[in-house]
Amino acid sequence: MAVTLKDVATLAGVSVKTVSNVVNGYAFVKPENRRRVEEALAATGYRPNVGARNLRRGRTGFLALMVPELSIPYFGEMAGLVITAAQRRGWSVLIEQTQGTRDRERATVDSLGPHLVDGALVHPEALEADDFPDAEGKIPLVLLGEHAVDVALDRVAIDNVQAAHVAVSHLVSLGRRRIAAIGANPKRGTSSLRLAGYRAALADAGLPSADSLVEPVAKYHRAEGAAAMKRLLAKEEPPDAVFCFNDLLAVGALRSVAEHGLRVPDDIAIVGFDNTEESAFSLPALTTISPDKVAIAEAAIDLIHSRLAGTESAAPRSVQPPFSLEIRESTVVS
Amino acid sequence: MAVTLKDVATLAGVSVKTVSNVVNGYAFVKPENRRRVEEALAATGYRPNVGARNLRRGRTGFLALMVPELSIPYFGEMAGLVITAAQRRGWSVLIEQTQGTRDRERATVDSLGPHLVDGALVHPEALEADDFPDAEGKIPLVLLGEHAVDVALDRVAIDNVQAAHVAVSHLVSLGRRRIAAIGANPKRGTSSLRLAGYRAALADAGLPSADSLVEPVAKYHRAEGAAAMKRLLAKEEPPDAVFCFNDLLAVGALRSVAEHGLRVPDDIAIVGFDNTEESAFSLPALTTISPDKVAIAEAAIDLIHSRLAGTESAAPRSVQPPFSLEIRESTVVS
DNA sequence: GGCTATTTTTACATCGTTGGAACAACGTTG
DNA sequence: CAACGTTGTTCCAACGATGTAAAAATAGCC
Repeated sequence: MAVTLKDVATLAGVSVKTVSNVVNGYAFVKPENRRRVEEALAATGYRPNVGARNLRRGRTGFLALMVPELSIPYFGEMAGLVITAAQRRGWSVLIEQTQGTRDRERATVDSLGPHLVDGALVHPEALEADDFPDAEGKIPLVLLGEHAVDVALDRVAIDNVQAAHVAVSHLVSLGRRRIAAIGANPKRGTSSLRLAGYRAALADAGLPSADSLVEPVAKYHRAEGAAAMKRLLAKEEPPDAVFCFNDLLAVGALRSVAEHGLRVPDDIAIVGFDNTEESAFSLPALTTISPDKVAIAEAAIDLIHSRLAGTESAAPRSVQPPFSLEIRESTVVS
Repeated sequence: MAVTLKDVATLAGVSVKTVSNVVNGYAFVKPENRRRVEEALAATGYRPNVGARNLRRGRTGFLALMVPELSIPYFGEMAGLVITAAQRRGWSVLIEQTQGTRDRERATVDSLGPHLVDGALVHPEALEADDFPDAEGKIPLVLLGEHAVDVALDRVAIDNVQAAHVAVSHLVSLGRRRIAAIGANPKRGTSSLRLAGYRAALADAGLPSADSLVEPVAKYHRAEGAAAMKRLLAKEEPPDAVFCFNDLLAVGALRSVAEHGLRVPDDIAIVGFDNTEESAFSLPALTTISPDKVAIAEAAIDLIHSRLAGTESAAPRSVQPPFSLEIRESTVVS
């Protein structure tokens, strides 16, 4: 059986509360007793029962992170950074996967009671505003990622419109004129910001906004990117550049271009989004939007932290970490 | 404040225990009362306090998964599958990252008390046998992945020696004669099984086992694979094939071969290991060993489950899920 | 109706911990 | 030396749930 405070107390010959006081660093404990307790602690290898402690304190020591799929590199990388950032604040992270379906996202957000976790970072894909439970008696939530959900919650995301604008403007500056987009998802709000940035950049460059060059996808997976690229290449006037809404789509696109016998960037330039590690090693390496992922993870954890520490109802805050354009071989010949 | 059993009981006009009985599906509850309780449950939106329940039951409802880094695709994919498998048994998964350092691995394994989690799946990289705490009073541990650690614990891993043998034999069957290996790590036991399989396959083919073609790496990252490949290409007699101990190394190797102006598979054939999603989309797509990841995840969860259900000390079991060789463009021209 | 047998409900203790109040020991002070 | 403020310790209740056992309600039978 596990060692409890009581066992330690018996061994040290003091009360349970005194041991508790030592464990929790309470100042007024006689040195003699402190020493005895510490010896007993060491001898027994005592470890606090987190559940019981939190039952008493009303905290759980856990945070939840909700993502569509961990197997998507961006989420794997983000999860890793979130875990690291949370650890510094003493939190362990619990990961929930939703596959990006609205039902499972709703079920997850719903189930996040204050008993289970102290707070949650949610990366919704299909969630609508009224899927969120009333803030009443709920734990702090932080929204991550691109989303146009109109709900009063803290959020952390780079400026997706601006980032997409930068990406597309880069293609424009290289002289590309028929610039396609892969990743729009008209049914969901998810990709609307990147799409808006894409359109704005075309408009700013005086290029026609050709909806025939906007390819929707069901999921942000490599295979979807490849399929979308195939459709673009089959058109009468194929594009001379493609802005993909994430790196996976771009990797898929690269493959379709190669299979079609064309060259990147000579025939078609490609820009991705996320700067996943993979994108630096693809052949050719991807030019991509690089969000400051460390900053995102830390900002999210900080928001939860201050929400728990601070007053009940401060206004929702929105943090926009920086991003940059990582220029690589898929747009510029090295 | 959160709703407790007491609140529900008051509303339904019965005792706390009766509500508990309804919640837990106890048979002998008068239909009338059951109905009233269920209405009260619905009306209040009651959710059990997991911490309190587990305090009483002596279970936590959590499993830990220890991996080096989530940003490594193999671990991201595995973590996703483990979470899914655990969910079916009612467990939430807590992820700990160690960066593959022995200190952090030891600290993590050490901290996994029975209060925090019911069991743990650990994927060690540098851990030695005596780093494991005595089984005494400990939670069930399951070892995952390649490891030669000699400790009496349940484990789940494909037959790494055999898998490596299959990979290398495939290269032999294509007529390759100077077959290199990237990923050996002499300091750690981690890669010794794959190395053994590689050597055995060479021996079986009657090829000399050339240690000069065995390239060690510090981490299983793309950049390390690229660097190792560069070293191989700089040799007087470069290899005509390379067996990489994971897909990331292989992806890195692909890049170095390309930068060196050689072609895959014409000049150099490459085989990876893990069949990460990325490997199907690299250019060229990687031939790779494909472990049955779903089977690994489920076997691991099942082991924990039966260990908790069963008698205290059954002999450690070892499960070897199947694997296959996925043949793609990096070894065979399509 | 009275008695037993069965079903249903309740009160109580308990899991391991911590907050708060009560209490004991202590050196100071008037 | 009695009263006092400090300091250190203990006792008790509580967090929310469930197991146990006893109490209550109901049914069945002579």
